[in-house]
Amino acid sequence: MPRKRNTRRSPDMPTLADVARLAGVSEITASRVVRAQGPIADPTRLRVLSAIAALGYIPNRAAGSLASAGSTLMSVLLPSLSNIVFPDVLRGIHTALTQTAFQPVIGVTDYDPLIEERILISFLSWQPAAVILAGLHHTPVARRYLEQGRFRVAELMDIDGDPVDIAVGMSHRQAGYETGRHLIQRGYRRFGYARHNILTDDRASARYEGLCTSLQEAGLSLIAEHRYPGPSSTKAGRDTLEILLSAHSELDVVIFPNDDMAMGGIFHCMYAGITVREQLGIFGFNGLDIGQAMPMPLSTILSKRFLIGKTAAEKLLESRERPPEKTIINTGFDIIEGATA
Amino acid sequence: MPRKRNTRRSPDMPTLADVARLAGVSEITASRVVRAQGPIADPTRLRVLSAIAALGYIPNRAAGSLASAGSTLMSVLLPSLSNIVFPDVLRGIHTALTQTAFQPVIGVTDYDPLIEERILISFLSWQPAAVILAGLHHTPVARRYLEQGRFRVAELMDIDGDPVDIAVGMSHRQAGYETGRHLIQRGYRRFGYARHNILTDDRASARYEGLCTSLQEAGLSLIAEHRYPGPSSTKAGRDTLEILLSAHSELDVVIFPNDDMAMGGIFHCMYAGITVREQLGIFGFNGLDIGQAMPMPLSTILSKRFLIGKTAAEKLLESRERPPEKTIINTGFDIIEGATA
DNA sequence: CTGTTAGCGCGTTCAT
DNA sequence: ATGAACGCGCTAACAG
Repeated sequence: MPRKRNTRRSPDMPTLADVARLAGVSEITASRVVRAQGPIADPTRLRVLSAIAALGYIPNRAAGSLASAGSTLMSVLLPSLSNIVFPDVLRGIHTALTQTAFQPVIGVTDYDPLIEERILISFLSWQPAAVILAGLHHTPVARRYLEQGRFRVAELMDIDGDPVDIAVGMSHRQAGYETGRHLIQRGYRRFGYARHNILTDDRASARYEGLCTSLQEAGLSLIAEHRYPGPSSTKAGRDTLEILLSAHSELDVVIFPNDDMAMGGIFHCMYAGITVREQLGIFGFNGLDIGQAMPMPLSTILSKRFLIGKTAAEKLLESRERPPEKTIINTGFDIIEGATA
Repeated sequence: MPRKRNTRRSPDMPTLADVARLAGVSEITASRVVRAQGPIADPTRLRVLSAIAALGYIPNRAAGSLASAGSTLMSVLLPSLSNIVFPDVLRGIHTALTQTAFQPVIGVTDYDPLIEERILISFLSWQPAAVILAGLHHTPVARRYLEQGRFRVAELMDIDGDPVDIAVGMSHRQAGYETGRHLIQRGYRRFGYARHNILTDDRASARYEGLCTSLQEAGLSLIAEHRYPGPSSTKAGRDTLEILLSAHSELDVVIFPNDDMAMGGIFHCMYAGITVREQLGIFGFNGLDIGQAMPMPLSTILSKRFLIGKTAAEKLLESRERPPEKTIINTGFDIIEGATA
């Protein structure tokens, strides 16, 4: 006895069979029209298209996915959405995916590799066409899934390491190094460093290490650093600078892990009557618009977040199969001289 | 002759049948264990779980979706990711969905109802359990799909209107109105208004109208307004204030559509040597952290973005079926007195 | 250029 | 507490 139609769906949601019937063609022909694939005679296509319009047909992607063992989803795993960096990356991804059939599915890992692993596995159950992650460090389990899967993989932000498939980003180590060189050249000698408590922000750590290296090479070292006991924020930057200066008034420049915190540093200087650049240099990272809109533009490094996201998504779409050799794309960075250091 | 196994999948991606075979149970029993549904004897469950672990089994959600005519996806359609407001909403949604089986799928509409309609239709092909959108204005076609669909719907940010199912947000009209009342009470009389070119930002328009109403009631009106010929940004705010003041130096307060632009206004004042609050009041909207971390905290209205997203997602999960009557949740707003107006 | 056939992997239904 | 059978809606493969 025929089972009754699944009760959970709308009573008369049309299927491809309905479209085919109305258009007087076979299902597969209708399917080909929907997917714009294969050769279809113009009159046939038009009949199918008008049947689709007449019925208000919406394809069922679950069925399509199942039949074709693939989907048009792109899994995107980001550490955070509070840090504007990642929405920027996401915008880039979105821009590349607009006008394609692909859709991003977002997961947020809170900078935790174990959460990343968990979300990755759950995303893989949708048979994504590609996976985008931040950074090159993943759990061994995650790394294994990434390597064995039949999907493209892009690892974003960082390029200092060995990617699974594609890496798009910049060398944060080098950015930190160049920061040090730049500030030394500008005459600064007594360096302070502000940090936050996101210990798994590998990029921030890499920049820190790069900076230390350049200081060492110049016979210098960090005089002081303070790790704010909370996540990055403008207020964190402001409070951290106050603490640093109260113990080390001799500092002539303080480097922040990002522009948000650096802005906080500037606000502290405004509050405390410290002349920025002359009395104290302030240096950030990211090159956010707001920092550049200040009367004294923030001295910082421009990271190309949008470009990273866009490039990665474009690259992933180039070929459905993972090529034999890995790709590393360096989007580079620019030092913004600014007026604060 | 049996067709060969789909060539696109990994050579030996285990299926539920493999798990069942290894555990010595039927597929449906294994399925019940995977979904933690129905009564299963403890020893049976353990055997299945260890088979899952041994094989590294990952469920195929496309198949599950197809069989059950439903998915664990939640479609989220946001106007923008550049405006920090929406990442904040997204964080709220994410927070509510963590520890549930649901996953958000993000689409970005660029404040364009037609793009919203297009993305909505494409999302519906995944049979989402719920759809989240911004605002109450959609195309007639989109509205029809939303009303007829077998999924929950939440419309966020605004509550001035008639929702399809659930609305979570605040009254922007009232926020604009209260802004006017507040500033009048503080003694301001000569009002200027800065705008941006996102004409379909209905919330900004509603605040503008509310403000005008309160001015009218006090026998006042806007002396000047300027629409910046580009999207909202800090620089847009800075440039807009400069233009406003060059033509209307008599203004004693300028209201901005958001904190980003208001910060730009403050930067212009810093640059031009204008004493904020005494010579010119500056008022924003959103209550971003950065504005509150300034030496003179920005006077603004705190919108509760995170709460809106979280509340909406939680509400959507309460029942899979759309209840007979609509729900409107007012998350309210707070006036932050600040030091700039 | 179009059609026939045969599943994709899972969950619902109903039976035991 | 567990299982058998069927089909969800679509597309790959091959034939014509």
